[in-house]
Amino acid sequence: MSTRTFQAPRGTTDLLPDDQPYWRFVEHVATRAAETFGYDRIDTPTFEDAALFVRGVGEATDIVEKETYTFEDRGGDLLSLRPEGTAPVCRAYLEHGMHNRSQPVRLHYICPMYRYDRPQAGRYRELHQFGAEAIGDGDPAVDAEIIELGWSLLKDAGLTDLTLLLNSIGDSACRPGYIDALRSYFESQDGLVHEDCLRRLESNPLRLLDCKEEPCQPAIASAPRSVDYLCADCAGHWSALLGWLDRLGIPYRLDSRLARGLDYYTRTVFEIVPKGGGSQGTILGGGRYDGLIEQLGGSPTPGIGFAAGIERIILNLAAQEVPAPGASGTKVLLAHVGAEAKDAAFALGSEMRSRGLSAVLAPSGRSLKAQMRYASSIRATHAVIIGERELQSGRLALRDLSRSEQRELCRDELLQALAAP
RNA sequence: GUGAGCGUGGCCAAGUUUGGUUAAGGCGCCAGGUUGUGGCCCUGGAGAUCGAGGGUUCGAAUCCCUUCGCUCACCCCA
Repeated sequence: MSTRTFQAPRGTTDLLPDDQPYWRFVEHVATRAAETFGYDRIDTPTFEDAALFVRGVGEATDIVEKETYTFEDRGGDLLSLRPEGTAPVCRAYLEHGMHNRSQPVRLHYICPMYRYDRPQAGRYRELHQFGAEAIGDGDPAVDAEIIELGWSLLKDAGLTDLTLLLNSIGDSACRPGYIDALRSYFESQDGLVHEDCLRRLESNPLRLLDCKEEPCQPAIASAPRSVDYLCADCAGHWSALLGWLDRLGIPYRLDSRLARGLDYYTRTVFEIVPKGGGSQGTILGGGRYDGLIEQLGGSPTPGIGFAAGIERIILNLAAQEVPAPGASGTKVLLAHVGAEAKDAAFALGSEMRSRGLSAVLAPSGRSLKAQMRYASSIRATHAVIIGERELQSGRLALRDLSRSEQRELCRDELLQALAAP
């Protein structure tokens, strides 16, 4: 009789015990950075009304068009597993009347996202993002603040050789003019033969700038730049932002091709990429979304935020050979020889745990040597040895495994010694 | 959605071009290395119907077909 076996669904991954140190570390660093900047934590549901993302992210975006996990529940509601974090946070902002709080409202989250696309290096169907959003303040200093938060959290994580890419794509006042200019420019280019690009020329000229095909490069290189078409308000915002960033000492590279694939972005857009580049290079990306809250039924409210891919941060940490922080703390292995000793060890372990000590009973039926090997393999810091001798004398052997020192203590002394590090 | 590469014990993997006795090796696991003690070292052991199905052949991990899975890249994004 053959039984089928199972494996994790495509694009998902198990985070095994050995993977955990990196994850704990990155989560800790990100959370601490957010708190330092005054961004409170928010958690939103894993799934939302499917229409939220259609309205918020944009119907024609790849994310909504072909990457959401959308399903009908038993009651007939159309739901989507959340593909990104900004729209849900804005929904919560509106739903809970956060516009009545003092503005801006600063929030951060760290949670899984779901996108149905073909997995590859640094790309997953279930991915984890840390995100931060500042809603309710259009001041360019907030743009700088949010960029500083993203920048410093990656620094704190230990990443080096990062590049901040920056651009402004204008707002509803000036972007149409720019797009017209872009379109007529590309229409005048004979060198532009790439098929996808011709199609994008109609649907989304902004993203044409992102094309990597060789034949398109000359035309793209000398294409009109959005920053040259900004209206007065956007231009003022843009130059103020650059001023703040200079003030912060954060280096940036202007990238007139940076467009980003979500429809809600206005004005400031940015990405942080590692030195090596790579195809899945972006480890953090975001921008301003001054129209989004209104799009979701609120009154006009500015906002800005970013999301960082935890998997990509860890991928780069590993690539840069940043060591994962090791676990610390006392961990006691209880070794026992004989049935009576096992009894005592079992009870002692329970007592230790109730006092907050990490205690593990050694596997039964093994030689003391094997039990001590086991202690090493589970990275125990201490071993308590109970055998006939100890049962008779009432004094237990406590071995410090890192120092290879051993002493004999009575039960209370032993508990005391372990409790005080 | 498109293209390429790869699937051998828990993990890494030789062998596949030139089909042929019991399918290397390493890590890990378990057990020993004397009398109750770890991390290193030494020895031994367990563990694989070579992704699955079919075909060719006296004989296939090795050749052919099908299928599933994984990876990488395009695209897009974190």
